[in-house]
Amino acid sequence: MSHFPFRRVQSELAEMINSLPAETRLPSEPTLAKQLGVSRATLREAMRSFEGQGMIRRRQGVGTFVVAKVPVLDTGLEALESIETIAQRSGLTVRMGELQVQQVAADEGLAAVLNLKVGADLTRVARIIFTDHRPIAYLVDTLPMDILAVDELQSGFTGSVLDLLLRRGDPKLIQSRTEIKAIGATSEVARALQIQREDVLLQFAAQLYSEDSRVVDYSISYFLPGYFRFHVVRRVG
Amino acid sequence: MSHFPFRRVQSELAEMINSLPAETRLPSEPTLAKQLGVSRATLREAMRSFEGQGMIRRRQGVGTFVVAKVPVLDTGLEALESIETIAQRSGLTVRMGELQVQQVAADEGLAAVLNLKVGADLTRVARIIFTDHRPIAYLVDTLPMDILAVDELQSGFTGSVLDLLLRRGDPKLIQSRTEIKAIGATSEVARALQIQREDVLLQFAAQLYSEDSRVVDYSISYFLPGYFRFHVVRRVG
DNA sequence: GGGAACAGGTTGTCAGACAACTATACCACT
DNA sequence: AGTGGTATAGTTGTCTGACAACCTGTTCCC
Repeated sequence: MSHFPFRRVQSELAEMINSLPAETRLPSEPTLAKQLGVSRATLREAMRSFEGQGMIRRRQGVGTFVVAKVPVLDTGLEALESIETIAQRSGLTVRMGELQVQQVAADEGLAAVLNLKVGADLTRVARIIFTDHRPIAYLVDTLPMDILAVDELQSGFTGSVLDLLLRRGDPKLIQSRTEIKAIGATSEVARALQIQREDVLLQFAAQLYSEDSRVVDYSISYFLPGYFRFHVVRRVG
Repeated sequence: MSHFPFRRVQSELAEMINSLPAETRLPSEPTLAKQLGVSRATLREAMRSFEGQGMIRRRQGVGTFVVAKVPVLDTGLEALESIETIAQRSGLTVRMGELQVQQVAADEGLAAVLNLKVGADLTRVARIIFTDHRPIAYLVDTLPMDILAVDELQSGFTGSVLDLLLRRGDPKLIQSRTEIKAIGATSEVARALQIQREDVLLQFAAQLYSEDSRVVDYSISYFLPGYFRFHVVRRVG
């Protein structure tokens, strides 16, 4: 995470905005900038990004007002980022639930997506993402043991397998191929997300590729509707 | 729409960014600001909003780069193509159901996404896509009347609004921005797709942009699970 | 060949000034 | 007393200029 003042201000300001009721008028820009310890120009850059996300409404001569309170993660899908990173950028406070880490043997399905032999040793990492004590996403990563061993997760692991791999830089990641589905929740997922079986979920199933084209992670993410907005730009041929 | 320089620069810059290949390095901020006729500070505010959307990657001392935002998809989401083409690509023989064409007045929601005044005249085109006598997708396009008039659809229309616009070439289409959701079917959609209310559906809500940055079509597509596979390639920043 | 220093160029931030806009207070008129 | 017009204070929107921090490429020295 960058050390620039902008990043700090962006997240502090997002927290402030999210903590205020709709229609609250924020302090003036010069006042806010002083309070947050940055120049007004840097503050304005942060304001622009929140304005673009629909979190605030700004009126010249009047002031800046908090818009809506629906906490939503809004992101394009083109850049590969962890949900935690996206949440932080959006100023949404999320909390990792307790990790469930297991060693499993690859069945046919997992063997196929990870290009391994049936029976190969895998590390399976599952976790829930909460906001306001409410589970909003359930993430399950399954990786070859040589990429990530079970005991590797005991030392200060922060919860995001993708962030860990990106930070580690070995193997170097290049892209993921993500399949998008709408599903009804299975019992495992329903239990994790505290919803009913067959409730509607958006599911991403992603194969994460390293630079030498190896599949290093098979990640299934389940998202509760209303908390995430994902978009893609599609071009005319 | 505001008359502030920021808004103009934001849209001009977005066009520029969208027209460039991935990894292209943009001109320096001072150069760009001069070219676009604004101060560097205003340019930076626009840059911030694009950075937040994942459209650009900025590196201090290096420059600003276009992020690959064209998802290279197996099933046609990379390129803007009609659902009919995508269905064929997926190996499905599909049939168009009967068109439902109406003239409607823009409510606040439609006025907002189409950048029109509330009450503006719109053409609404709804149709179902069948395979093996089974409805598998329900598509609703809503367009400004001057883009597509109701009586324009009587002469040899094939069923796909997008194909019609592409073939016609006026206005010239450039891209769509598509938001992806999992929803439970509303009664209208459930009726069209012959499923239960609240059954799981994948929904794409797309704003279709012409070359001059006008939203020329708002298209909502509902997909029954199991008949389509949509992929997106997400790249490491 | 490798490392250090330097130059040139870029983004990141700051400070200050002024333009454009809005809300409120005050005054004059009916 | 009520209404309309104007002035003032305060706000966001934009511009300008300067400097910090960072990055890349080149040159020089060991």
